[in-house]
Amino acid sequence: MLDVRTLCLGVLHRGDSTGYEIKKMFEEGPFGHFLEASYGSIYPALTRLTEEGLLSFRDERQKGRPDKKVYTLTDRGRTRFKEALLGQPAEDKFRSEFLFFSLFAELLPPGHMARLIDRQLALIKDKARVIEDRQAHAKTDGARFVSGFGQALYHAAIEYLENNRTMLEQEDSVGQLQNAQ
Amino acid sequence: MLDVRTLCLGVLHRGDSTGYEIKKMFEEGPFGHFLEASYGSIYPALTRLTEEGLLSFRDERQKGRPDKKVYTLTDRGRTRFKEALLGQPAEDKFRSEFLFFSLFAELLPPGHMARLIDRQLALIKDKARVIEDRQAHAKTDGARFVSGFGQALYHAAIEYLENNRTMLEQEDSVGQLQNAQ
DNA sequence: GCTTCCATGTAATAGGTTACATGATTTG
DNA sequence: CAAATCATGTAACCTATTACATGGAAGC
Repeated sequence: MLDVRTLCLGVLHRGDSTGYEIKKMFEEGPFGHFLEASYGSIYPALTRLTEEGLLSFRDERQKGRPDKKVYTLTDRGRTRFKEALLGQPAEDKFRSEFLFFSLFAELLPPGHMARLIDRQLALIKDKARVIEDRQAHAKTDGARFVSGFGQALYHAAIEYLENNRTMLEQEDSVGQLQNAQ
Repeated sequence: MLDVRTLCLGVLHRGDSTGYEIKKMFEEGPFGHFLEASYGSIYPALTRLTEEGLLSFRDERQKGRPDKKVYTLTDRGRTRFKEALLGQPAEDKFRSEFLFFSLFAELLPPGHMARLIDRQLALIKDKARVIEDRQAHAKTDGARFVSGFGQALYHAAIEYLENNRTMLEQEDSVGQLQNAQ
């Protein structure tokens, strides 16, 4: 339901920004880990929103850096965004190829599943660290709520993986013994 | 990385199935809640996999029900699937418009956020119930691990929402007082 | 010297979703 | 009587990802 254009309106509601910075917000910023958007979708979105009169922009020159276009919400853009917030959010979607692989753990060569779990844990712990940083800087209750939610889920995932990984690893005890040397 | 065709190979690795049943497995079955596929992608995938010699099928007539095509993995299909499992799973993706709305809770009309949270809780509790059923019937360690993981995350989400919802609701105390009557 | 960061943008492609078409039967 | 279930399939559409193009500066 929320397309990239609406997401951009939301980002810009929190303050002026460039296309490049918007992308960063979906990677590590306040929108990180629960939404995504690529440059290939953000830049065209900003252009079209400007054509529709929902955004305006100013060019900013920088020393030693490329020029940037700083976008601002217009009054109409602000109104449009609030209208979008009156609709219902789409259901959450979670896609995990890791869990798919887990279902077929017994088909994998010895030790492979253990490596996948190690990688999975590393990825999640990394995200958990980023989000902890974010929570420290959160300015609004909304931002605190969202990063707190992320933390709660990540910690639950880490705990589960660490406590239950043997369920998937026991089949390849050979590989494990080798690793233990 | 895993396209619908590979997912179908995986489903059929656990036993013969029809396109219709495969879709159900992504809704409530063992693949539910962490992968998705629509009829519009499953049926063409099965056709193409058959053309490639990775699947075969038999027609089954039923009384009072439409005929169905029951697909089976061929040896080559089985091999191909195991090869696919040697690659790396893509990173997990989580998309939540609910969290996006939460970030802008203070822009919503009084009581609206409370309703969104109620709905969110209802949705998650529903999924948690489905998954508990599934765990009871899980035959393999992989299946138990996956449904256990789902349960752990859902319970963490429910707990967090119930314990922290006031962070988002306190702004519209008027709406809350009205609801309390 | 190589890689990464900053910064914007386009074009081709691929992939899947949505909607449509059909129809008998069971359930509410 | 209406709606949901079972069952397969097609076609139009859309959206977004990927890769490409460009280029200076700073860090390793």
